[in-house]
Amino acid sequence: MTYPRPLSIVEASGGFSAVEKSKKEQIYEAAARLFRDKGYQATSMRDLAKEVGLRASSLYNHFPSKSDVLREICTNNAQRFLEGMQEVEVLDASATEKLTRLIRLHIRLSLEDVTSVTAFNDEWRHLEEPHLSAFLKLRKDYESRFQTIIQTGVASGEFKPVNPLILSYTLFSAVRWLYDWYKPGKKISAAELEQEVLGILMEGVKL
Amino acid sequence: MTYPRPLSIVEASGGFSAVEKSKKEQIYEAAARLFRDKGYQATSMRDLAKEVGLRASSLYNHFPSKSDVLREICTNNAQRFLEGMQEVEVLDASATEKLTRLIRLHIRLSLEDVTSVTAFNDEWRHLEEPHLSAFLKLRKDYESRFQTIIQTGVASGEFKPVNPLILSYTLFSAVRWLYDWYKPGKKISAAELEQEVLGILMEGVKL
DNA sequence: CCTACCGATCGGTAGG
DNA sequence: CCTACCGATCGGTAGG
Repeated sequence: MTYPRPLSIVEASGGFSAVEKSKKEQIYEAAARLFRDKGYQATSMRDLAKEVGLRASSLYNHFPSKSDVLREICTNNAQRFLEGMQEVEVLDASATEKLTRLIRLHIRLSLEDVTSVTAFNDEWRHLEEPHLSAFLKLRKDYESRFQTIIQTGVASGEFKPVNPLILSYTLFSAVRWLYDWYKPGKKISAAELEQEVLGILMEGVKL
Repeated sequence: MTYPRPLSIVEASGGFSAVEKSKKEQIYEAAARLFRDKGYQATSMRDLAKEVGLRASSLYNHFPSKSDVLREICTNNAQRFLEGMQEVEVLDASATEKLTRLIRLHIRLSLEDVTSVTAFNDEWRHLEEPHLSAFLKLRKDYESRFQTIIQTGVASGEFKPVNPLILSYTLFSAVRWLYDWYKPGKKISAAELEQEVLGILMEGVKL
């Protein structure tokens, strides 16, 4: 018997209704969870297989290799951020408005898919070449575009004369705790969270 | 022949002048570097041994196990942060002054020992019990004391009515990019960096 | 501090 | 999708 080639998540979910998840999607989600909790290297294909009720060897009908699972997680999330950036860039809006939307984007994407954003953020260094270089290029592109928006705001006098590079990294990091923390007894709503974080970063702490 | 029991870094460096480093210190520093670059799991004892010009088995004359190397890195850094906290707490100063000093502490400790702070921040989850629980207890203690200072500032009207938990995590994270970035062509001085980051967090971005 | 070695586990393949 | 299996590598020990 022959088995079909692995499909991408997008292809695979195309033929199903929203409620049922393909085996490939189940593997993808279990992998994101395990990579977040234990790290990529500490997650074995046997761990992953057990999580979805298969034997390790059967995983290879869905993904060509372990590193390809990671690659798909990283690429998908890079795309999500880049699409959000694109939507913000085309707006006819002030730099303040754009930066606000970008911070909201980071918060929203993080809360929407906590596990996969964490894996994307922390485990990309285990990508193999040439995928590592391709990923870093996407990231660099995103960072540059982010910094351009900051620069515009500084030039127009909307922002303080900050170093765009430092500000961008500070903002990226400032929402990175969300996926470590925002999972169990979340006593606070996404909207409140956005309001708090935006307030801190845009207006500062001091009264 | 017998070999002496492993000494802690503090003991080991006591008998030497400042310039020469004990083998144990060399192993410790190489481990911090490898853990940061490749991660704990991806670093083998053979990698580590090669880095200091030994065979893997010889490492066990200095550390009882691989996980003990990580434990020492994590514990040492937790101590550094807790000592800094202690110094800030005993000050007769405003909450603004204390929070400023804490942010400076994070920046200074990060720049002082970039690799070991990174390993401490990113690899602690690979600690084995009971050391994992002990570490998390230290961290929880630090976080609580940090949040208490914020709460005091909110109560006294120095700070905006922020959620202390959210603010503390935002501040912790906001300086976490330093060790990923601040190593090679650092075109900016530590003092400038402090000024920029403090400005962003205390006064906000908007002019 | 080394050589030699151990059992366990890894990612992945063959073959059906 | 499974069983069976491979070579490589792992953390760690024995013994000197």
